[in-house]
Amino acid sequence: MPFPSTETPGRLQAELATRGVRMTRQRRAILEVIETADHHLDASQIQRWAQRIEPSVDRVTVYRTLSLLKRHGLVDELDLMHVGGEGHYYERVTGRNHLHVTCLNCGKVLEFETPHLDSIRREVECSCCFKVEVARLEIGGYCKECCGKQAQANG
Amino acid sequence: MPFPSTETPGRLQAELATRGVRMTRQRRAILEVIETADHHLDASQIQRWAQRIEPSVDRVTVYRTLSLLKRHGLVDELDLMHVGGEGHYYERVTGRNHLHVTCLNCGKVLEFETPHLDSIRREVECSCCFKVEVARLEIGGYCKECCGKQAQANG
DNA sequence: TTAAGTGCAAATATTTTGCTGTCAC
DNA sequence: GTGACAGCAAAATATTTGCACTTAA
Repeated sequence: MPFPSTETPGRLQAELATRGVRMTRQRRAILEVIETADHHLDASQIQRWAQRIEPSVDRVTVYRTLSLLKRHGLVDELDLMHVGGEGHYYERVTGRNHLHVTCLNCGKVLEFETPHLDSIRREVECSCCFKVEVARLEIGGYCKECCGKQAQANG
Repeated sequence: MPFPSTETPGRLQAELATRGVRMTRQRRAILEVIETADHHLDASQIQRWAQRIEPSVDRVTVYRTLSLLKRHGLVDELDLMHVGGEGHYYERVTGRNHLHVTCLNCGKVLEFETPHLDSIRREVECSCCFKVEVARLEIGGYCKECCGKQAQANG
Protein backbone atom coordinates (compact mmCIF):
# COMPACT_ATOMS: atom_id res chain seq x y z
CA MET A 1 0.00 0.00 0.00
CA PRO A 2 2.55 2.60 0.81
CA PHE A 3 4.60 4.69 -1.52
CA PRO A 4 5.14 2.75 -4.71
CA SER A 5 1.50 1.68 -4.65
CA THR A 6 2.11 -0.98 -7.31
CA GLU A 7 4.54 -3.33 -5.65
CA THR A 8 5.96 -6.46 -7.23
CA PRO A 9 3.65 -9.27 -6.11
CA GLY A 10 5.26 -12.23 -4.42
CA ARG A 11 8.21 -10.10 -3.45
CA LEU A 12 7.81 -10.65 0.29
CA GLN A 13 7.57 -14.39 -0.20
CA ALA A 14 10.71 -14.40 -2.35
CA GLU A 15 12.48 -12.26 0.21
CA LEU A 16 11.72 -14.73 2.98
CA ALA A 17 12.73 -17.69 0.80
CA THR A 18 16.20 -16.20 0.31
CA ARG A 19 16.52 -16.06 4.05
CA GLY A 20 15.65 -19.73 4.44
CA VAL A 21 12.31 -19.08 6.14
CA ARG A 22 9.74 -21.87 5.73
CA MET A 23 6.62 -21.04 3.72
CA THR A 24 3.14 -22.20 4.69
CA ARG A 25 -0.35 -21.67 3.28
CA GLN A 26 -1.13 -19.36 6.18
CA ARG A 27 1.97 -17.24 5.78
CA ARG A 28 1.43 -16.99 2.04
CA ALA A 29 -2.08 -15.65 2.65
CA ILE A 30 -0.88 -13.08 5.18
CA LEU A 31 1.95 -11.93 2.92
CA GLU A 32 -0.42 -11.54 0.01
CA VAL A 33 -2.76 -9.39 2.10
CA ILE A 34 0.07 -7.12 3.21
CA GLU A 35 1.39 -6.77 -0.34
CA THR A 36 -1.90 -6.00 -1.98
CA ALA A 37 -3.55 -3.87 0.73
CA ASP A 38 -4.57 -0.44 -0.48
CA HIS A 39 -4.47 1.13 2.95
CA HIS A 40 -2.83 0.52 6.33
CA LEU A 41 -4.21 -2.55 8.08
CA ASP A 42 -4.13 -3.62 11.72
CA ALA A 43 -3.65 -7.19 12.94
CA SER A 44 -7.34 -8.08 13.01
CA GLN A 45 -7.98 -6.64 9.56
CA ILE A 46 -5.03 -8.61 8.21
CA GLN A 47 -6.52 -11.74 9.75
CA ARG A 48 -9.95 -11.11 8.22
CA TRP A 49 -8.54 -10.60 4.74
CA ALA A 50 -6.14 -13.50 5.02
CA GLN A 51 -9.00 -15.79 6.01
CA ARG A 52 -10.67 -15.14 2.66
CA ILE A 53 -7.65 -16.74 1.03
CA GLU A 54 -6.95 -19.35 3.70
CA PRO A 55 -9.80 -19.72 6.21
CA SER A 56 -7.71 -21.45 8.88
CA VAL A 57 -5.52 -18.39 9.58
CA ASP A 58 -5.51 -17.80 13.32
CA ARG A 59 -5.09 -14.49 15.15
CA VAL A 60 -1.94 -15.85 16.77
CA THR A 61 -0.42 -16.81 13.43
CA VAL A 62 -0.96 -13.26 12.21
CA TYR A 63 0.93 -11.86 15.21
CA ARG A 64 3.70 -14.44 14.84
CA THR A 65 4.08 -13.66 11.15
CA LEU A 66 4.09 -9.91 11.74
CA SER A 67 6.73 -10.36 14.37
CA LEU A 68 8.79 -12.41 11.92
CA LEU A 69 8.48 -9.74 9.25
CA LYS A 70 9.41 -7.00 11.71
CA ARG A 71 12.44 -8.99 12.82
CA HIS A 72 13.56 -9.26 9.20
CA GLY A 73 12.93 -5.57 8.62
CA LEU A 74 10.29 -6.26 5.96
CA VAL A 75 7.36 -4.45 7.57
CA ASP A 76 7.09 -1.35 9.70
CA GLU A 77 4.75 -0.93 12.62
CA LEU A 78 2.77 2.31 12.81
CA ASP A 79 0.48 3.95 15.35
CA LEU A 80 -1.21 6.50 13.12
CA MET A 81 -1.71 8.62 16.23
CA HIS A 82 -4.00 5.94 17.69
CA VAL A 83 -6.96 7.30 15.81
CA GLY A 84 -9.28 4.32 15.89
CA GLY A 85 -7.91 2.32 18.79
CA GLU A 86 -4.74 1.38 20.61
CA GLY A 87 -3.57 -1.16 18.05
CA HIS A 88 -0.85 -0.99 15.45
CA TYR A 89 -0.89 -0.77 11.71
CA TYR A 90 1.52 -2.45 9.37
CA GLU A 91 3.07 -1.59 6.04
CA ARG A 92 5.59 -3.10 3.69
CA VAL A 93 9.02 -1.51 4.03
CA THR A 94 10.17 0.07 0.81
CA GLY A 95 13.37 1.91 0.02
CA ARG A 96 11.50 5.18 0.14
CA ASN A 97 11.44 6.74 3.57
CA HIS A 98 8.20 8.56 4.20
CA LEU A 99 6.13 9.87 7.06
CA HIS A 100 2.48 9.47 7.97
CA VAL A 101 0.10 12.35 8.43
CA THR A 102 -3.12 11.39 10.20
CA CYS A 103 -6.22 13.54 10.54
CA LEU A 104 -7.33 13.43 14.18
CA ASN A 105 -10.90 14.14 13.11
CA CYS A 106 -11.68 11.91 10.11
CA GLY A 107 -8.81 9.42 10.37
CA LYS A 108 -7.57 10.00 6.83
CA VAL A 109 -3.90 9.09 6.37
CA LEU A 110 -1.58 10.92 3.98
CA GLU A 111 1.93 9.81 3.14
CA PHE A 112 4.65 12.35 2.64
CA GLU A 113 8.21 12.17 1.45
CA THR A 114 10.92 14.68 2.31
CA PRO A 115 14.72 14.74 2.20
CA HIS A 116 14.73 16.27 5.71
CA LEU A 117 13.90 12.85 7.11
CA ASP A 118 17.15 11.39 5.83
CA SER A 119 19.03 14.46 7.02
CA ILE A 120 17.76 13.86 10.53
CA ARG A 121 18.72 10.21 10.30
CA ARG A 122 22.28 11.16 9.36
CA GLU A 123 22.43 13.83 12.06
CA VAL A 124 21.44 11.32 14.72
CA GLU A 125 23.93 8.74 13.46
CA CYS A 126 26.76 11.27 13.58
CA SER A 127 25.93 13.44 16.60
CA CYS A 128 24.73 10.62 18.84
CA CYS A 129 27.07 7.84 17.58
CA PHE A 130 23.95 5.80 17.04
CA LYS A 131 23.19 3.09 14.46
CA VAL A 132 19.67 3.98 13.24
CA GLU A 133 17.47 0.98 12.36
CA VAL A 134 14.00 2.55 12.26
CA ALA A 135 12.89 6.16 12.00
CA ARG A 136 9.19 6.66 12.46
CA LEU A 137 7.71 10.12 12.06
CA GLU A 138 4.00 10.44 12.66
CA ILE A 139 2.11 13.67 12.43
CA GLY A 140 -1.37 14.33 13.76
CA GLY A 141 -3.58 17.30 13.03
CA TYR A 142 -6.48 18.35 10.86
CA CYS A 143 -6.84 17.96 7.12
CA LYS A 144 -8.13 20.68 4.83
CA GLU A 145 -11.67 19.28 4.93
CA CYS A 146 -11.77 18.98 8.72
CA CYS A 147 -10.12 22.32 9.58
CA GLY A 148 -13.35 24.24 9.17
CA LYS A 149 -15.41 21.79 11.24
CA GLN A 150 -12.76 21.69 13.98
CA ALA A 151 -12.70 25.48 14.27
CA GLN A 152 -16.47 25.45 14.63
CA ALA A 153 -16.49 22.66 17.22
CA ASN A 154 -13.86 24.35 19.42
CA GLY A 155 -14.87 27.94 18.85
CA MET B 1 12.23 15.31 32.29
CA PRO B 2 12.42 16.44 28.76
CA PHE B 3 14.44 19.18 27.25
CA PRO B 4 14.64 22.04 29.71
CA SER B 5 15.21 19.59 32.51
CA THR B 6 14.58 22.23 35.13
CA GLU B 7 11.01 23.22 34.54
CA THR B 8 9.06 25.78 36.52
CA PRO B 9 7.32 23.80 39.25
CA GLY B 10 3.56 24.24 39.51
CA ARG B 11 3.43 25.35 35.91
CA LEU B 12 1.08 22.58 34.81
CA GLN B 13 -1.27 23.30 37.68
CA ALA B 14 -1.31 27.01 36.83
CA GLU B 15 -1.90 26.19 33.18
CA LEU B 16 -4.94 24.10 34.02
CA ALA B 17 -6.28 26.74 36.40
CA THR B 18 -6.27 29.33 33.60
CA ARG B 19 -8.41 26.96 31.60
CA GLY B 20 -10.94 26.61 34.37
CA VAL B 21 -10.09 22.98 35.14
CA ARG B 22 -10.90 21.85 38.67
CA MET B 23 -7.93 20.90 40.85
CA THR B 24 -7.93 17.93 43.23
CA ARG B 25 -5.39 16.35 45.57
CA GLN B 26 -5.02 13.45 43.15
CA ARG B 27 -4.46 15.62 40.11
CA ARG B 28 -1.97 17.77 41.96
CA ALA B 29 0.04 14.67 42.85
CA ILE B 30 0.01 13.40 39.27
CA LEU B 31 1.00 16.79 37.87
CA GLU B 32 3.86 17.06 40.32
CA VAL B 33 5.17 13.65 39.29
CA ILE B 34 5.08 14.55 35.61
CA GLU B 35 6.80 17.87 36.22
CA THR B 36 9.59 16.55 38.36
CA ALA B 37 10.26 13.21 36.65
CA ASP B 38 13.83 12.79 35.51
CA HIS B 39 12.98 10.27 32.83
CA HIS B 40 10.00 9.18 30.74
CA LEU B 41 7.33 7.46 32.81
CA ASP B 42 4.48 5.19 31.82
CA ALA B 43 1.01 5.24 33.41
CA SER B 44 1.78 2.69 36.11
CA GLN B 45 5.03 4.41 37.09
CA ILE B 46 3.19 7.71 37.30
CA GLN B 47 0.66 6.05 39.59
CA ARG B 48 3.33 4.57 41.87
CA TRP B 49 5.09 7.91 42.28
CA ALA B 50 1.86 9.86 42.70
CA GLN B 51 0.78 7.47 45.46
CA ARG B 52 3.80 8.51 47.53
CA ILE B 53 2.35 12.02 47.56
CA GLU B 54 -1.33 11.06 47.68
CA PRO B 55 -1.88 7.36 48.46
CA SER B 56 -5.44 7.26 47.17
CA VAL B 57 -4.47 7.88 43.53
CA ASP B 58 -6.13 5.20 41.43
CA ARG B 59 -4.93 3.76 38.13
CA VAL B 60 -8.08 5.06 36.46
CA THR B 61 -7.51 8.58 37.72
CA VAL B 62 -4.04 8.51 36.21
CA TYR B 63 -5.45 7.57 32.82
CA ARG B 64 -8.19 10.17 33.08
CA THR B 65 -5.72 12.88 34.02
CA LEU B 66 -3.33 11.92 31.25
CA SER B 67 -6.17 12.05 28.80
CA LEU B 68 -7.11 15.51 30.10
CA LEU B 69 -3.54 16.73 29.71
CA LYS B 70 -3.30 15.32 26.20
CA ARG B 71 -6.57 16.99 25.26
CA HIS B 72 -5.16 20.30 26.45
CA GLY B 73 -1.90 19.72 24.60
CA LEU B 74 0.12 19.79 27.84
CA VAL B 75 1.69 16.34 27.59
CA ASP B 76 2.85 14.21 24.67
CA GLU B 77 2.41 10.48 24.43
CA LEU B 78 5.44 8.46 23.31
CA ASP B 79 6.05 4.86 22.36
CA LEU B 80 9.84 4.79 22.66
CA MET B 81 9.78 1.98 20.09
CA HIS B 82 7.92 -0.26 22.54
CA VAL B 83 11.14 -1.30 24.19
CA GLY B 84 9.84 -2.57 27.51
CA GLY B 85 6.20 -3.30 26.72
CA GLU B 86 3.27 -2.09 24.69
CA GLY B 87 2.43 0.85 26.91
CA HIS B 88 2.97 4.56 26.43
CA TYR B 89 5.27 7.06 28.01
CA TYR B 90 4.43 10.65 28.82
CA GLU B 91 6.32 13.90 28.85
CA ARG B 92 5.56 17.52 29.48
CA VAL B 93 5.17 19.50 26.27
CA THR B 94 7.69 22.32 26.03
CA GLY B 95 8.20 24.85 23.29
CA ARG B 96 11.25 22.95 22.11
CA ASN B 97 10.45 20.32 19.55
CA HIS B 98 12.69 17.30 19.90
CA LEU B 99 12.83 13.67 18.89
CA HIS B 100 13.46 10.50 20.85
CA VAL B 101 16.20 8.05 20.07
CA THR B 102 15.78 4.67 21.78
CA CYS B 103 18.36 1.90 21.94
CA LEU B 104 16.63 -1.36 21.00
CA ASN B 105 19.14 -3.28 23.05
CA CYS B 106 19.58 -1.46 26.37
CA GLY B 107 16.49 0.79 26.28
CA LYS B 108 18.45 4.00 26.80
CA VAL B 109 16.60 7.08 25.53
CA LEU B 110 18.37 10.11 24.03
CA GLU B 111 16.66 13.35 23.16
CA PHE B 112 17.73 15.26 20.10
CA GLU B 113 16.87 18.66 18.72
CA THR B 114 17.13 19.63 15.06
CA PRO B 115 15.75 22.43 12.88
CA HIS B 116 14.84 19.81 10.24
CA LEU B 117 11.90 18.78 12.39
CA ASP B 118 10.32 22.21 12.11
CA SER B 119 11.10 22.27 8.41
CA ILE B 120 9.14 19.07 7.93
CA ARG B 121 6.29 20.46 9.97
CA ARG B 122 6.11 23.52 7.72
CA GLU B 123 6.40 21.39 4.59
CA VAL B 124 3.45 19.25 5.65
CA GLU B 125 1.36 22.29 6.55
CA CYS B 126 1.98 23.87 3.15
CA SER B 127 2.11 20.88 0.78
CA CYS B 128 -0.72 18.92 2.38
CA CYS B 129 -2.90 21.89 3.49
CA PHE B 130 -2.81 20.31 6.91
CA LYS B 131 -2.96 21.90 10.38
CA VAL B 132 -0.25 20.07 12.34
CA GLU B 133 -1.02 19.54 16.03
CA VAL B 134 1.53 16.87 17.01
CA ALA B 135 4.70 15.69 15.30
CA ARG B 136 6.25 12.64 16.86
CA LEU B 137 9.54 11.34 15.54
CA GLU B 138 10.88 8.24 17.18
CA ILE B 139 14.09 6.56 16.19
CA GLY B 140 15.16 3.05 17.13
CA GLY B 141 18.59 1.53 16.74
CA TYR B 142 21.73 0.80 18.68
CA CYS B 143 23.73 3.14 20.86
CA LYS B 144 27.50 3.36 20.82
CA GLU B 145 27.83 0.98 23.76
CA CYS B 146 25.47 -1.65 22.28
CA CYS B 147 26.76 -1.55 18.67
CA GLY B 148 29.62 -3.88 19.45
CA LYS B 149 27.50 -6.37 21.37
CA GLN B 150 24.82 -6.34 18.66
CA ALA B 151 27.36 -7.07 15.90
CA GLN B 152 28.60 -10.03 17.95
CA ALA B 153 25.11 -11.38 18.68
CA ASN B 154 24.01 -11.27 15.03
CA GLY B 155 27.29 -12.15 13.38
C1' DT C 1 -25.45 23.30 45.97
C1' DT C 2 -24.03 20.73 42.13
C1' DA C 3 -21.38 19.46 38.34
C1' DA C 4 -17.07 17.52 37.98
C1' DG C 5 -14.02 14.20 39.77
C1' DT C 6 -12.94 9.81 42.30
C1' DG C 7 -12.42 4.77 43.44
C1' DC C 8 -13.77 0.29 42.60
C1' DA C 9 -15.18 -3.44 39.75
C1' DA C 10 -15.63 -5.12 35.53
C1' DA C 11 -15.31 -4.87 30.59
C1' DT C 12 -12.62 -4.31 26.45
C1' DA C 13 -8.75 -4.53 23.45
C1' DT C 14 -4.39 -6.06 22.11
C1' DT C 15 -0.72 -9.07 22.19
C1' DT C 16 1.86 -13.10 24.09
C1' DT C 17 2.64 -17.83 25.83
C1' DG C 18 2.08 -22.93 26.63
C1' DC C 19 1.03 -26.96 24.70
C1' DT C 20 0.02 -30.48 21.47
C1' DG C 21 -0.61 -31.84 16.94
C1' DT C 22 0.78 -30.98 11.82
C1' DC C 23 3.36 -30.08 7.78
C1' DA C 24 7.30 -28.11 4.79
C1' DC C 25 11.59 -29.36 3.53
C1' DG D 1 12.06 -37.87 9.81
C1' DT D 2 12.40 -33.70 12.26
C1' DG D 3 12.31 -29.13 13.49
C1' DA D 4 9.69 -25.26 12.41
C1' DC D 5 4.95 -23.84 12.35
C1' DA D 6 -0.07 -24.21 13.20
C1' DG D 7 -4.36 -23.79 16.09
C1' DC D 8 -6.58 -23.45 20.43
C1' DA D 9 -7.02 -21.96 25.08
C1' DA D 10 -5.59 -19.13 28.40
C1' DA D 11 -2.65 -15.55 30.35
C1' DA D 12 -0.72 -11.10 30.42
C1' DT D 13 -0.87 -6.27 29.58
C1' DA D 14 -2.94 -1.84 28.76
C1' DT D 15 -6.73 1.02 28.75
C1' DT D 16 -11.73 2.26 29.15
C1' DT D 17 -16.46 2.31 31.04
C1' DG D 18 -20.44 2.18 34.44
C1' DC D 19 -21.87 3.50 38.68
C1' DA D 20 -22.40 5.26 43.26
C1' DC D 21 -19.96 8.24 46.42
C1' DT D 22 -17.18 12.57 47.27
C1' DT D 23 -15.56 17.16 46.83
C1' DA D 24 -13.94 21.67 44.69
C1' DA D 25 -15.74 25.88 43.47
